[in-house]
Amino acid sequence: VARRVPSPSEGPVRMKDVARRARVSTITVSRALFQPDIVADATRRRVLRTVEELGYIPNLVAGSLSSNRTRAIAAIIPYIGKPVYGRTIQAVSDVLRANGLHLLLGSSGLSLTEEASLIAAFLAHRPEGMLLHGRRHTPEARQQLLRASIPIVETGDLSAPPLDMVVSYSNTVAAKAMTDYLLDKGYRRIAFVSLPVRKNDRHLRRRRGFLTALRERGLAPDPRALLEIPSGFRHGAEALVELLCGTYAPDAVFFASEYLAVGAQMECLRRGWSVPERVAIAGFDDQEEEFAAEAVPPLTTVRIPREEIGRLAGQMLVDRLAGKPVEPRVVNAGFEIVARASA
Amino acid sequence: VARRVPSPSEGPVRMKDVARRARVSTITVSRALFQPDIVADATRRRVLRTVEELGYIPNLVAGSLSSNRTRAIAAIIPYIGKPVYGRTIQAVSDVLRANGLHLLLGSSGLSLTEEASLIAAFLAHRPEGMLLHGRRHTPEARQQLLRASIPIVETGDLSAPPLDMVVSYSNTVAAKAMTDYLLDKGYRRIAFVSLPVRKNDRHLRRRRGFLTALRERGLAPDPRALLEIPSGFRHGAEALVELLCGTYAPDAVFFASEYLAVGAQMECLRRGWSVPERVAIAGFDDQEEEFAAEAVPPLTTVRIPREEIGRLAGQMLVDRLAGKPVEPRVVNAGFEIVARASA
DNA sequence: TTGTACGCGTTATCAG
DNA sequence: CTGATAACGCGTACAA
Repeated sequence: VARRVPSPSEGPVRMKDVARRARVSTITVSRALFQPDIVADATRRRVLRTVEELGYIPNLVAGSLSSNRTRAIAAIIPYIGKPVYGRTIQAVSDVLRANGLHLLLGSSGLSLTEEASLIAAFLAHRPEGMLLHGRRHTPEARQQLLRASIPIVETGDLSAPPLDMVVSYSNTVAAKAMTDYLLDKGYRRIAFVSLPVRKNDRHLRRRRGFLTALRERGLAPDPRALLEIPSGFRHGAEALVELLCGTYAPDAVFFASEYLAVGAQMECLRRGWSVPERVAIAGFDDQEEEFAAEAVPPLTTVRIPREEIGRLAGQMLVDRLAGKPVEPRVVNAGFEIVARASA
Repeated sequence: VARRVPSPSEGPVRMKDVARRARVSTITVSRALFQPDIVADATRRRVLRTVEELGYIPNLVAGSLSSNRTRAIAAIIPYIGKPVYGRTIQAVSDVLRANGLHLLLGSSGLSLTEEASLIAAFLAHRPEGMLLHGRRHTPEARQQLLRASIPIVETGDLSAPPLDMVVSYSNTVAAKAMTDYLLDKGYRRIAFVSLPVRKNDRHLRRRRGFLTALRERGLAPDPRALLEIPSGFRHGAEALVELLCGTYAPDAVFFASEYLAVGAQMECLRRGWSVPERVAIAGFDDQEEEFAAEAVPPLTTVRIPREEIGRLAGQMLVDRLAGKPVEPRVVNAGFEIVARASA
């Protein structure tokens, strides 16, 4: 029983239509498009001309079902609009595109349950690989991911063994390096300002790095030197005032995010506090390429190679899909202490 | 009855496996999952329990082929990592997600041919709707889009009739409004700094708005007052110095992008030039929520409701897919002159 | 070099 | 409320 009454002139063009018009079989059309080498020159030209004439666009849905290859990679990041994640995904997207793969993108808002829900939804599309930000996932999500037996790349931190592959940097090591830098510069009363560490793994690890650096030098961390604040320029500014007007009176403040640091710098400009004389300021991560570099004064910060992380992550997926062995499965993209005028 | 306990080596679970185990047909499994209302309580519970047990994840590729519904929306934006686009796409993503749709995302880098190539590639996935940034597309792309007969939303500018639907703001009107604001404030020697207008339609339209405002007041635009520079804080800073040290000596500078304006402000801080006394500075678009607000001094700028644009665009696609009539097809999301201290 | 037969996993249709 | 059957449009395997 016919489901539809398709008239030849209506609806989307199918491979069958091209085949009929070019007087070949559908498989020849398929080959002319995707394995042109194995089709005779004249045939290929005739088929491709017909494809042009009819404006045929292959149906990847049908092709995927048949070949069991979807050419799709799923990615889930916390926020699409934040440059930290967006820049990484842009690089991933570029690598995938160059390799004929397409990007299915979703955002979790840093919620593990939302991530799990998205993972299930995306797996229904049968992606050939998956990219996740962060190392924490619900048990259900983990199980579904492993069961899918597709290559998976996690990003965000190097601290735990990966589901499959990881490309990232170590928040702890990077924060320790910055603290060492400040200590080497002679600062001794260093405060550390982060987002609430209970809710933010990365900031927790950065704080750990900070504390480790202090301990290694025999410096006891003062509770007054550890602040947890909400996100935003304004809160960075307020935190700085609170610290400088408080009893701890630090000579340097290490902010676990660049936005907070720049907010603090703006406050210094408003109040006429000189940086780094009155207080040195250091940040973490270049959210925008020129953001820290053009601040007044230019901000000393930890640069995380976001684009490089995305490129590596994308390439690892691509290589695995090509059957190449990918070693190591844990890739450290590193970081860089960018010493500028603020500290 | 044979009980099969799935082991990872047995490959993906199919609907058939669930059906066998639950002693129903595949169609009943399908209904239990997607039309639970029309299945008997006991049956539905039994099926869903089996789904859980086997960790079954429906195959949307097969479902799409059969039902001719992919649940996918394709979107192409210039850059994923830039907040202007990222914030819009985040909002789109949220709306789609809430409606069971998935996002296929690509970036064109502002190249029309790359956009056209991506459009063709994405159409192969048979998306149910398409979202494009910008109003210019190659003839081939236009033809393929129209032939696909799917709802299309364009964003970026309101100037031309849309392929299908548009949600945006008017660059010309917004820039004119800001210029009027500056004129009302008493500034008369206003310079306009943009990216190269040949390569950037939006900046071209903003400049038109600027010039229109001047003309309406009988002011003749001075060629020295129109600068075109590359992107980046640094170039905004250099442009400001060039203008103030040149022969035109403006009393106000309107930058066609916020980044340029903030770069100029930073230069003023470095040189000790007071804003707005020495020179007033105005920007265009809040790229980051707090960016302009926390600058020193706070930046007067045009706010474009990026999230709202994304929400509206997503909702228009959703409504059309639901068969609802969407009127009007041209939606003006408007803008807001945010008057702060810099001008 | 090209073609035939079949199956991919699901849903639409219609019968029970 | 449930099921048998036939598509959906293409690629794989094998044949010619």
